[in-house]
Amino acid sequence: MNFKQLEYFSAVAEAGSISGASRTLHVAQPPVSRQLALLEDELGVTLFLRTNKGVELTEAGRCLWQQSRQMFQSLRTMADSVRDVDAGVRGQLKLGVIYSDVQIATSLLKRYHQQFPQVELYVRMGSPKDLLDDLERGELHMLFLRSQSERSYSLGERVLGVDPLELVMCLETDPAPGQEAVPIRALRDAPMCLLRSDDLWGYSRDLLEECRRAGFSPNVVCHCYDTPMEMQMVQAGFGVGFLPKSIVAAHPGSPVYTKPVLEFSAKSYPVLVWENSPYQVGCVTRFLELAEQDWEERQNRA
Amino acid sequence: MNFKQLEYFSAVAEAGSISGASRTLHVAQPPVSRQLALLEDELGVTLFLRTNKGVELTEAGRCLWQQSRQMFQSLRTMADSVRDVDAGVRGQLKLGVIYSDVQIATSLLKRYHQQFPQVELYVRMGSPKDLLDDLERGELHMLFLRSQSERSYSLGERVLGVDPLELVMCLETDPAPGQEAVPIRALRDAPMCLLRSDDLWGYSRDLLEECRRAGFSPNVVCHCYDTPMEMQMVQAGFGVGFLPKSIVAAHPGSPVYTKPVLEFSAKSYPVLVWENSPYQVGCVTRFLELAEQDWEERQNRA
DNA sequence: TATTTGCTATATCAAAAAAGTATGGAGGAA
DNA sequence: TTCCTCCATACTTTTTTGATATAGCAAATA
Repeated sequence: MNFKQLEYFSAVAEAGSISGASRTLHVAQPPVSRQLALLEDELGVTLFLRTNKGVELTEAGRCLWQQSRQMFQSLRTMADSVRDVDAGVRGQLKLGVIYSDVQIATSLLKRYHQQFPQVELYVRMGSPKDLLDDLERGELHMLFLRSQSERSYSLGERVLGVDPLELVMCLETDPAPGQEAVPIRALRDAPMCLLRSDDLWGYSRDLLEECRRAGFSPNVVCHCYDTPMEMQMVQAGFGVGFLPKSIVAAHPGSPVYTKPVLEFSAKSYPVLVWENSPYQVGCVTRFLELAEQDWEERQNRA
Repeated sequence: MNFKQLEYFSAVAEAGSISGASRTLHVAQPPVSRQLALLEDELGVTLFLRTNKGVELTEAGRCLWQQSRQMFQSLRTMADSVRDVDAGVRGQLKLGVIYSDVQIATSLLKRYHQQFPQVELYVRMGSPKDLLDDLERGELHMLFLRSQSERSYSLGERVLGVDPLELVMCLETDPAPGQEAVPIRALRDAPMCLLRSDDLWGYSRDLLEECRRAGFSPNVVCHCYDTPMEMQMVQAGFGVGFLPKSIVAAHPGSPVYTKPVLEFSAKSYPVLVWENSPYQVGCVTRFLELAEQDWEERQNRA
């Protein structure tokens, strides 16, 4: 059994005669006769009663006709959906988001979903390290991270915005109470809680460099493995911290607050990161295009 | 796109390599390569990433693989169900039953349904004439009727039993009160309600003949178009009737009752009737075989 | 009654498609 | 390096499919 035979069979069923079907199929009559006979032989079933003025479906033939129509329908659907998956219009997109960038991610995802509603979204939150592991294992397609200074050549990266580093403090540890900004020199001896310099946040080097330029090296009393913990330590009064402004701003209820530091310009860059292989999943490509477009529009507005 | 290409594609997806698939398919490797390429060309989609140690599905390929498995599954199902319909194990069986033979029909149908549970049953009740019309139009496959003396050669007929004709009466019109049977002579002047002699019940001729032999012709005061009406007229006291015994017995609450008539042997035969064409629907054949078997078993018990 | 017409089935030939064979390049493993 | 495996391509052979011609059959028509 093959598609040709089913196609011929359907044409005969619709035309009510073999010769009629051969005309609509634009082939001669004998081939249709033969393919039909082959199909009947293979099934071991008579599909048509041959009369002198055409053919007539048997019960078995009617059964086959019904089902073959569904078959051709699902065949068309299949081809279309495969093309859609290839084009990135349909499929699955698995994303990882760091705790701090949920806002950026959801707003971009909302726009993406409006444009590609047929793509199933899978999203998880996690630390940069966890997410990068999942990306490497192929369990995630893309990540919302912060740009890292040591970039792997196997990863693609696209900047989504700029997030200035600011000083994080609570009332108890504020080095310049009542002032809008803190001069960097005021931090010379201030105890600090910083992110472990594993470079997953990308600004450790810049931070140390700026302190060095100001003539001191920071007095780190606690190395934190993640930003929530750093905020908790700052809140507990262990010292001040340095974090991207928007991360602290994303916790509006917290007693911890930030201030810009004068003569200090280290920044964190929210980025999209993906596995940079020669083959790229269609919806990843589409998502990157959308991110590009979104970026350009925001640049134009600014 | 054709089955061969999908088959090769699936084999490659399962084997993870083209050469591996060619071995399981028992063909050389180049044909598999080529059919795959043709499929990709037609879909306009890359289905596999070629690596140095085999091939790997793309997202689009994964999509096609999922769906092609379903496709092959439904293909097998399709072939099986077509064969089943041909064998009469599956399909539709449309039956007509006259008012009086519901009992016979349902008991036979119950047995049939146990043996062929996948056949959808359609049943309707009606007068012999209505049912025969539907049979002719092809809207019914078989009928439960009474044997008619004028048989059409385009109809097949199989006797299901014997039903003696008896006298139908109510207390008011009983010609032999207190007796178990009625001598036929007692009916010489009795007013009678009889079925219209259109021969759809097959016993009109026999009935008249038996009366003639007894030396009279019946005094028919009312011609009825159907058996329920005849019973109603008898019940209303218009006269006595003649009906197959089991038809009256099927109305246990009725004040009307029957008695055998002495020296009277006209009978009615419950029969199965079907369109006798060279092509016979599979489940009709199976049903007839079952009816035959049922008949034989009843003969052996008796 | 004979003829024409419209249908299907079969035989035979021609064309197209698919499989087989041989071979080359590319990337790891010994 | 050399070997091995895998995929792709060029070319030949086999198989399948389609086209043409023709026969049989039944019904409509002359």
